[in-house]
Amino acid sequence: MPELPEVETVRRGLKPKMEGRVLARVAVNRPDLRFPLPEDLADRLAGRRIAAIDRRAKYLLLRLDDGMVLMIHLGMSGRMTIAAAPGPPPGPHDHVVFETDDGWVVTFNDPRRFGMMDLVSSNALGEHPALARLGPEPLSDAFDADYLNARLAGRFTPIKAALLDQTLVAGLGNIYVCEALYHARISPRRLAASVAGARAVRLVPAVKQVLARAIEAGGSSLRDYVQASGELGYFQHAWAVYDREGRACPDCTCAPARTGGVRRIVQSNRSTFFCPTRQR
DNA sequence: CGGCAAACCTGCGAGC
DNA sequence: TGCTCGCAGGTTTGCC
Repeated sequence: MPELPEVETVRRGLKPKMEGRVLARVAVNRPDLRFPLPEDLADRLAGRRIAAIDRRAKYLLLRLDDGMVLMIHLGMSGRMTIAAAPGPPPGPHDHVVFETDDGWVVTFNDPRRFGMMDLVSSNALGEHPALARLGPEPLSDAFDADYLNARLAGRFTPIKAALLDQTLVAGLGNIYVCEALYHARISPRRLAASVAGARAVRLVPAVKQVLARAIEAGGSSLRDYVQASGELGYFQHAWAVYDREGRACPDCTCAPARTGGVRRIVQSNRSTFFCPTRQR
């Protein structure tokens, strides 16, 4: 489920266990993720202290004490789990296992292997192909109505597709785009250019609120930062429209039996959920 | 250039 | 029960 809020929740879960700690050992069980892992990754990480754990869009950034940064993307199915050493025996999709000097085992598990890791120099981080073209963080002040208006102007693609464009705004995925458009009462089919103006003014806070609430929900589910499962970043969340085809949207006063409720359509080969009554 | 479909890989639930 | 099909939260590539 990793979109921006999930990655941020993972970051917050890893932080107290990994930040400031030394990686006592690292095991690479499967080097062929979306891209091949860097050569000798385990050796290059072992003995390094983690100075800080940051996030950019959907990328985790583990800043090391030798000036390198370990970039981690969770892809579609990537997860991080925490357990006390020695930890469980590695399962079939536990591709990389990190162990800290104070006895925590952090496991990167990714069945579909769409995830990636790369090790790059801190001063070249911004030029990394995965990061170089990213748009602003949606929760930053740089993402405002003026910016959005300028970027949507003249674009003849549905607003749904525009918001999934990571060069426009970085970190939104399929779920939160659906949810943000719902809260802003904008049809996902509306052309981006026609969102400029009053709709863009509504859309910016809708995006920020949807993300902020999801992060809050993730944080509250991680009260002690290690759940029974040890799994980070996954939490119960009640979507307004996502995966709710045919059901009443939470704010709709009309009967779903008559309107059909939340509708599912396919845009750019991906499911979009929306309420045709509220979203125009 | 812009926009869309397909590809990458595996697991899961629905339906037969 | 067991099989096949469709679908899944991301990103890149290539085609029109």
